[in-house]
Amino acid sequence: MLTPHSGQRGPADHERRDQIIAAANEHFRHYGYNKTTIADLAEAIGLSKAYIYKFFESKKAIGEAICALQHDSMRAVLQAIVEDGKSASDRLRRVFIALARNTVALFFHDRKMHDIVYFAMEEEWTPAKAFRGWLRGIVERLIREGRDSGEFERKTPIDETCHAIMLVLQSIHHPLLLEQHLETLDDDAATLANLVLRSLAP
Amino acid sequence: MLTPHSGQRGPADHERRDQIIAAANEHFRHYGYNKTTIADLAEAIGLSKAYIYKFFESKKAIGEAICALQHDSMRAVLQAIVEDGKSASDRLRRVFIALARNTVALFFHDRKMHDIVYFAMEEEWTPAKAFRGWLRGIVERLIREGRDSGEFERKTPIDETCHAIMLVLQSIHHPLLLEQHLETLDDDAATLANLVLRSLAP
DNA sequence: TTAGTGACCATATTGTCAATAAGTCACATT
DNA sequence: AATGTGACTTATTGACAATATGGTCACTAA
Repeated sequence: MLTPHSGQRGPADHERRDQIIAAANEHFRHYGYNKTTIADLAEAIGLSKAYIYKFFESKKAIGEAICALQHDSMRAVLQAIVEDGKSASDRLRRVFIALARNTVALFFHDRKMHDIVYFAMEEEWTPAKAFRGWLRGIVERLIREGRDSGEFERKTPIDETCHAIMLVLQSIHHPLLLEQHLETLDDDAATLANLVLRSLAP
Repeated sequence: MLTPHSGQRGPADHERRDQIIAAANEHFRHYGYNKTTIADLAEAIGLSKAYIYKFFESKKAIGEAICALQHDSMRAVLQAIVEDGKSASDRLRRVFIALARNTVALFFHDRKMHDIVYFAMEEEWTPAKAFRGWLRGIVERLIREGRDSGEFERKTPIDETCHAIMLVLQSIHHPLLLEQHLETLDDDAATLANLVLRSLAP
């Protein structure tokens, strides 16, 4: 058994998990993924190192959880944009900008998150993959809505359109590419959004 | 003086340069940039290490020369495409494909060139910058010709259009991004070309 | 005067090994 | 039975010595 069954006393499993994640989130942000040790996390929650492994099978798994957390907040931002009832074009454009800003923030502001974001991409961590899948869903939804409302053209197969947009989004979202033009990313995102929107015109 | 003046006897300066470049080209392809030492090159052309520095100020300079060579062959390919008299759309699409194939070739076929290509991008080597500048010129030319012939729309400022296309091209051309989807790059290039062409429709 | 070099220096790279951290497990405590 | 741990093995890291490499210069030979 990886996780202990919850007994009479003591916090439930998920609470322990949450404790660990909270500690990890703090430590990773403060010291970075590499500089944070499992022992640090154990000490932070006042339990032994070994016990951490009852809830997470590896340090990587904790990293993935934090990575997922990161993506969750991004999802919330994008979800809000997608559901605000504006036109599909407008929402798509703002998805571009939001994605760019989020990535910039991760690199500039939260410098210590750099290594975890990097890892996530390089090693194809599942949350990153999942986020891409989710993002594709969002894009597809916007495209469909835009087509339904007559904003967008309908000839191109929807899969191709989505795939193309995801490729373009990658150049905004991808941390590797990003380091090279952080300063202009906001503008670039807008420029790319314009290009995509023109390509969607009926 | 960096380069010796040509005297009565012995090969002229530019021949020595060419010798060095030829040796470097061979060695870099065979062993990679990192594994090739200046001493190796010196031995290959039967001269001393110190003498190399009469023609190139640093190893980096030799790397840049090879990088430039690389770009020259790419330029030739693209130039041929641009001047073949077909429609602007067709040529632009083929520029996308050619760029993708070239980058794939560099990574897959000529595996040892990996590090030099990587360096060129990471450290902003001048030939790479120059190539981007040149490429932008090519793109601008195609856009202008397409606009003149009525193939492309004319409302968007030409600078914005070019910039956007360059950003999209980056995701095909950039080695960092590339490693992750080498297998599908050919298709992706076509998909992106279609998107860009739709965005250019009048 | 010019083609060319050996010997030299400073720095980057690599190898080594002890210290630290990840990850496991039998067992103690409640 | 459930919560929890100390002590252990294996994988990574860090610091430092040894080596290799990039780069310079005074100098020789024709």
